[in-house]
Amino acid sequence: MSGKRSLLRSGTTVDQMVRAIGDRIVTGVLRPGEKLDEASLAARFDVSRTPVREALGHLSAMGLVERRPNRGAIVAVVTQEHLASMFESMAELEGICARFSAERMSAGERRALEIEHQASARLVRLGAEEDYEYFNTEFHSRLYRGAHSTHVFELTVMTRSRLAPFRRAQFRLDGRLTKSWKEHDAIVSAILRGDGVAAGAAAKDHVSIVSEASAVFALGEQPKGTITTMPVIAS
Amino acid sequence: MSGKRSLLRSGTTVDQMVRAIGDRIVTGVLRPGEKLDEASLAARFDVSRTPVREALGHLSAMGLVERRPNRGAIVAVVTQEHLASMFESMAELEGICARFSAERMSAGERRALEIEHQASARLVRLGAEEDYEYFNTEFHSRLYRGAHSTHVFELTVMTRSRLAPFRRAQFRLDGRLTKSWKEHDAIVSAILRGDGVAAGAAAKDHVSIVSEASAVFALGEQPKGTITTMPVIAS
DNA sequence: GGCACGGAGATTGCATACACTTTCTTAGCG
DNA sequence: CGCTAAGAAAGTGTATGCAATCTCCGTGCC
Repeated sequence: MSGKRSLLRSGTTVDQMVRAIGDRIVTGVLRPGEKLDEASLAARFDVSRTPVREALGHLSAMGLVERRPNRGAIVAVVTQEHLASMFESMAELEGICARFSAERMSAGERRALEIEHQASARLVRLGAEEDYEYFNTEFHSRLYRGAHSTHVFELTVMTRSRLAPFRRAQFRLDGRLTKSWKEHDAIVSAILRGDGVAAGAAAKDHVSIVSEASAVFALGEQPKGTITTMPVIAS
Repeated sequence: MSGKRSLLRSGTTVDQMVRAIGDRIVTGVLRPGEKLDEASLAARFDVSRTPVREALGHLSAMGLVERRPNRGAIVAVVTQEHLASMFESMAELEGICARFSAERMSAGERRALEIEHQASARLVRLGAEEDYEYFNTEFHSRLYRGAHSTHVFELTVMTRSRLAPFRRAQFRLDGRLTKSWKEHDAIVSAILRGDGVAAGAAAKDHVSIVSEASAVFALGEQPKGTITTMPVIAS
């Protein structure tokens, strides 16, 4: 289909493959349990099997695909237990980030956080889910960076990306947007007054709430059933 | 040198490479910043470049090596900040594991933890560092498993393995063995009485103490200087 | 009728070959 | 004498080919 490369962003071929395949998994085009045949993928993207293999290795390390020796790769199948433990971890990690942020953010970082957060209030009033989602992602990223701990940052980002496939829907529900903003507000004010414990607790609760909503929805079971593509969650 | 394969444990060739190269990094044979030339490694282990490349990919994902596009791979250079953040993360993660363990361990797990912990007291009296180290590792692993959270388990094990190269020395110092056991004791008793918060705090402190001792030692700087091979820490 | 065995097809794993990028060297110029 | 630039050498990135393994289906035996 897509003839040449360079439809995708630049970078080495394997990076493009990682993004391409990863996106398809995250967006649900490739569904859990689906077989990932090297030759087919190579043909599909018009490259040889070598970069495909390497990309599958990366994706396997990211936890998006599962590799059985001599038996090929499949899109990672996530059990309900594992999913729950990932959300749980996410809550803990966000709690840590918020706590550290409260203790360590520079004056500039605090100001930026506050300003952006207040600006997003307008989006809530307008009910602009898409735009709010963008701010939401940025908001959480600020917390991760604000923790000033590279390894915590890595763990958190990694976990978030592994959860991405399941952070859909549950959005556009009742007043989720407003609730989300209020929860953010509690985190922000705790950070601004330097109360690490309160910030951590608020962030943990915030994620936990999202988790429950998502988890209930995400998979009644592990059906071949369609996971329809829906907008990403407003955590 | 080593003629055929199968000098190492079985598994695919790339797994052997991952173990072989990883061990050399962890044990300090390959030092931080050292160039990892694919051709040389391939010749050294008598395989082609393909599995070497894949192994380097895995090691890169594990954080043991660093890969620059078109510029080869080097043994990961860890800055003092990054090292500190890893120890910090480790403390948080162990705290989480201990807290969860206190809340979730089965009766059998609690019993086993208690028994093994008491048994290790004998090793402390004898001053058997090597044997105590084994029990110590097992003790911590019990905490990780006892959390009953696969993802927390993964994050913790991953972080521990990345810290492995730096968890040497600081051992055989004064009464570290005794102190370690007492700290373990605080964790165990908190878990046994189901006090998650206390268990978490105790575990966090325990790791933090180790961290400080190790960090001070680990690298005065990032010198080409020898990181002599020494026994692993008694965390 | 069910189960074990065996062979063909398909697919992964590894090796080799080629192309492109980087880097070191060296020659030319200011 | 120093600096720039061109070219060669080294090394990574990708493609292709071959060997080994697994899957699957059909046949024979119990």
